[in-house]
Amino acid sequence: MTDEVNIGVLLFVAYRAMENRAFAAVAAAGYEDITPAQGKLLQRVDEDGSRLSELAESAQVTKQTAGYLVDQLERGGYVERCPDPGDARARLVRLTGKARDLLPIGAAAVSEVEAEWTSYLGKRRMEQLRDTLTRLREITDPYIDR
Amino acid sequence: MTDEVNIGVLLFVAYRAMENRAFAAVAAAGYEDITPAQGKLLQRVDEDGSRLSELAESAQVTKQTAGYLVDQLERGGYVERCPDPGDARARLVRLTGKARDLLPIGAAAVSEVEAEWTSYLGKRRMEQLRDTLTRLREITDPYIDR
DNA sequence: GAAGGTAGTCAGAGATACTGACTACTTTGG
DNA sequence: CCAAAGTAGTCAGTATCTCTGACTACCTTC
Repeated sequence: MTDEVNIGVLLFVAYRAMENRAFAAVAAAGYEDITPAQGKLLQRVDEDGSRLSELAESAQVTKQTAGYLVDQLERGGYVERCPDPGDARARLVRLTGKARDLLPIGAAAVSEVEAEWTSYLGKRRMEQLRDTLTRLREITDPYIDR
Repeated sequence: MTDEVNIGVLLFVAYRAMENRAFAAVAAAGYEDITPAQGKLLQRVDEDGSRLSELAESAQVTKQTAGYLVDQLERGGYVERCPDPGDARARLVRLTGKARDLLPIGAAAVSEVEAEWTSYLGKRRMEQLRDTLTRLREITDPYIDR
């Protein structure tokens, strides 16, 4: 675990910086009741609605955890649960207008941070970084989908 | 927050893969009572002992949280608290023999994962990755120290 | 239409992290 | 030398996130 500068730590530091900026931007825009875990789930809700199990698998949490987070998002008015017309066991989690206002704010913050990184590293290095991480994902991500 | 393949997500996926492997190795070696948060703190304990406040700052948690985690590590026999000879307000958190056995196991797992990544990406790309992340750290890490 | 699988919830628990208030000790400035 | 201010750490209380296990309701298949 210790290794002069463990590459895991380096990955984490950059990741955390990105996440902090995105959440700060969302909070600054007045959406202060969104927590990181809720945000992660919210990003994964499909345009046409998602099932709880899909969200759970995609976010790599249990159905119970996903249900808990969706409860909170529902209370905050970011999603609603509708019956799934095709399967009476399931319910579809759908984005509300409030969520559709919020998501671009986070996305803009991410783009801003990426632009800063590109400016610091240079365009070529930034592209290499993205490319390398994308390749790495092939052997590190059990859920290549989104 | 959404951006085809957000670089934050890519960073996180690789980081999580590394962390999971390290903790799996530690647990497989029989240290099953160590949690990720405890592990993060444990890695930061200095050879000569660390103060709680130092650990808290380094791990970016409050003193209270650090104290709680050190309590658990102490109960598990991984660290001990001794009086600080230089300052009677403080106490030094020191690694025990058990922790000194454990830490190399985690480090070995990290090295193994790095070797796999190098083999998959090629030596040149792996070095570029480390180098780029190290540069990035200069603008993303408020605590460049360890 | 019975058997087994899938979607989701309920109940209970533990880990992680926070804020605020406090004690004990050290350092500093008059 | 001592009062004021600062630092180290703890205690109490709370919120968040996540889990396991057990359950109901519904669907699919033979």
